[in-house]
Amino acid sequence: MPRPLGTHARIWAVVRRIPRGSVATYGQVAALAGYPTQPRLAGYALHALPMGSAVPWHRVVNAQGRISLPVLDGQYQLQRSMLEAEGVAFRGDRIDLARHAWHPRRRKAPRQRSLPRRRG
DNA sequence: GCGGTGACGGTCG
DNA sequence: CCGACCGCCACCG
Repeated sequence: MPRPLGTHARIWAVVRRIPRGSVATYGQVAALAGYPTQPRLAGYALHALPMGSAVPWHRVVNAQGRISLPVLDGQYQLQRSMLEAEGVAFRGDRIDLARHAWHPRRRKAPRQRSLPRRRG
C-alpha cells in the first residue's frame, strides 16, 4: 500500500496536472498541494526533482510571471525555451499571466453531473 | 538537535 | 514599477 505522499510528492503531483501552454506560480502549486503559506516548499520540491522525471517543472514560475532561476544559469534558457515551445509568450523576461495562468478545476468535486444539453 | 538557507509571496515605501 | 523586509518551514551541515 502506498504510504501518504510526502511533501515533495504532493507538490510534484500538482505540477503534473499543469497542462501544456499554461503556467502556475509557486504559491499556487503549494496551496493546491495543501501548503497555502509555503511557496518556498514548491521551489524546494522542484529543486529536488530527479533528472529526466516526467514532472513538467518548467511550467512553474514566480508570481511576477518570471522564471526564478539566475539568467546566467543554463537552466533559465532551458525553462524559457520549453515554455516558448509550448506557445507561452514572453514580454521581455515576463510571461503574461493573465493569458497563460493555469486555472485548475477543483479536483475533489463530488461528481460533476453533466448539464442537460440544450437542443438546437 | 540547532541554525542558516532558499527554483517564494504579500506588503509597504 | 521596483526594491526591501519579514514570514514561512523542509533540508542540510
